[in-house]
Amino acid sequence: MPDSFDTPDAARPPISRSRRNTGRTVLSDVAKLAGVSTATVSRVYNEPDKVSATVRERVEHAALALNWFPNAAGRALASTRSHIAGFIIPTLDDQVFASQVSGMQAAFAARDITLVLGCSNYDPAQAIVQVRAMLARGVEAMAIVGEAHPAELFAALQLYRVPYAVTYAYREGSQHHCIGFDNRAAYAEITEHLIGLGHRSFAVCIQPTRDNDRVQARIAGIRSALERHGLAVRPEHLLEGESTIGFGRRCLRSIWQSLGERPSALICGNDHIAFGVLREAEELGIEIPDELSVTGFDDLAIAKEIRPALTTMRVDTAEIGRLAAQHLLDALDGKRPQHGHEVHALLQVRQSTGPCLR
Amino acid sequence: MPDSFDTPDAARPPISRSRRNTGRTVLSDVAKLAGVSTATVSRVYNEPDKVSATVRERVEHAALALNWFPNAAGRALASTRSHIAGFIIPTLDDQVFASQVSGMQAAFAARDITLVLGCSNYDPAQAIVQVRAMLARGVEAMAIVGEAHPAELFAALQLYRVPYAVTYAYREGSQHHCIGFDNRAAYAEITEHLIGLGHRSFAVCIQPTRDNDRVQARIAGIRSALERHGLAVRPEHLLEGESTIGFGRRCLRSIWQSLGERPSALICGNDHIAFGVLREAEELGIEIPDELSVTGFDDLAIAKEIRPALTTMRVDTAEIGRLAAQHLLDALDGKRPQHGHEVHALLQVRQSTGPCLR
DNA sequence: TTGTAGGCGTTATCAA
DNA sequence: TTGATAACGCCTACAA
Repeated sequence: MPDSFDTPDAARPPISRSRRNTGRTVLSDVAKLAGVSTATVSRVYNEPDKVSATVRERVEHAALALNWFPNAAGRALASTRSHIAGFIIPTLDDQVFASQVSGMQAAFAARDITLVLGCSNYDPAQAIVQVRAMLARGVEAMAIVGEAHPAELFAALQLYRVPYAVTYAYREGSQHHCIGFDNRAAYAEITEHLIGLGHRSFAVCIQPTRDNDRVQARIAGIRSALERHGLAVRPEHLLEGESTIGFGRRCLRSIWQSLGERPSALICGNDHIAFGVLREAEELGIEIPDELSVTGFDDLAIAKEIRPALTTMRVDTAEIGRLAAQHLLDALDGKRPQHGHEVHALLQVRQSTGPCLR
Repeated sequence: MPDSFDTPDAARPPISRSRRNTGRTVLSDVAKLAGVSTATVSRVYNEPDKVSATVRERVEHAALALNWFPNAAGRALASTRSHIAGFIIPTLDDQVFASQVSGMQAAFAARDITLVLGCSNYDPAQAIVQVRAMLARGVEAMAIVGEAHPAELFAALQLYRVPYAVTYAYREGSQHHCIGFDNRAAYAEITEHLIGLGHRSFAVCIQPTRDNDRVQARIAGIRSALERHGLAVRPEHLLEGESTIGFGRRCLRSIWQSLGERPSALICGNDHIAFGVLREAEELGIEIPDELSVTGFDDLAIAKEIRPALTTMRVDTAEIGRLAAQHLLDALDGKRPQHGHEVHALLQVRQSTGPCLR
């Protein structure tokens, strides 16, 4: 500064008034040791090509010697890029979601983005809290399982211009970018499979429909397929409950004990429930599939091992996670926004379903 | 400032040279709208008691009106607290680890700490990379599954004074704070159970021992129990492989086909492997447990449902996650460092084990 | 290719 | 109880 008089600042003693000093090694220490400016050190890690080989080497050497690495908070603040993405799932206690996380995390990690997880426990209110927390963390992109969430949630994402994707569910005409499979079509396919075997009387044991678009779509798929053939599920044969073996057992018992016509086919919301049904059938002496055909969903590893082997559907959930990450990375790269990506659920016909012998 | 002359700063035109301006709502906007200083706004969210009720209300109102919430990066930088904890697990594709994450995440969330996950895929090199990434993120605490990691990994944690805990494995005399169960004792107990049933010839089908202290401890537990009774596992009866149904099947086939004495008891590294063994036994016409006793580990939901029901051990993995989080929170609160916390694996004796009929 | 310096959004120190 | 202001660690527009 060319001014001939001291500025007030310069007039003060060189010891600054209050220095917090965290004691950790920072970028400027590396710059000093390497004999370069802080800008150069930064470039070595962010735009390596713009630095000459010799200088780069000197800096890397200094960083190694001081055991320094860039601080993420400082980086995020200065660059307004957090290198964080978020994923909100109902729970980790279901393999179906855990593997989506797994696939997504790997894909993001390859691009140096940290995936932060939020579990909503199937509660819309918790989902909103999680989204807010992620926005506070400055997530650059978000994924969320399913689309049955408060409008407020998606509004917040749009307000802050965070690209997002809905996973696991895929629906034509959805407002959102979906990466998943068509739950409705999948259950319509299961239903058609059974109808094709001659079944006319159906029961359904499925997860709670509340706040769950996937489950609602599945039931809609069953109903639409039945309708096409002039059929329907009787109210007392549509049971909702937790996705456990125990629920499956209770379902079959109550269906078998109730008065009125017994179904010849039972569609389950997933393999766990179906396992329960098969086990209970064994104890009640119900022949599978001759007396009752049973279907699951997810194709867990044991599905093809149990006796009778379970007819079910397989979805590549890890692939869904990977594709969702890719979709979001493309969005971050400013690429054209595809509407989404549909993967397909594959029917695995095994021993638990057979012709209706009525 | 009481100086009578303009400082150089004030002399400059009011338009600063380069203003980046991210366009987002920031704390100072709230301060302006509420008619208070930035310090006061900060206090409202960090030390609410130090702010009068009226002012607090005005600030909260302004924040709501502007839809503002604190930016995590700025917060982390200024406070040198990231509100982030890290957890490194081998993989999410194993329920045993996923539920630890689940329990830990819930416990941390209650204290407003975000849990960041890292998957090592059972690779020590990846584990180190993950730890470095977490240190860069400024994790305040860390957990990691098992203690078979490069010394360098723990050294880094200590160098940066990050409190950490080892989960899933608990070992007397460990250098680290462990929250888990004693793998060695658990498998010794399984072995004693079988010895008590009269078995003298054992086979073991277990996960790869490489870089895996839990598996190594399990084998050590088996050996020590056998030794106490003057017994041992023959090398050709100790098989290592992936934890899948397929591996279990291959194991039994190869053991049954090989020459020499057949074992009367088969100890598996987990329930998946055991399921495979049971299935293959069914196909080979081997009577369980009369011809062969089989044990698993984990007590998956289906373990008690399959026929014969599987003798196995149950560990509350979600509880391990919760306890580990609590341990780390205590450390952050400066509480006395307990050495760790042992939970116990519980033997579930069912139909797949029985007296040796040789 | 390298350096200078201001700013990213918040908290913490000190003074009022 | 409240306000003014200097950090926190890094990035980046601009100048050299």
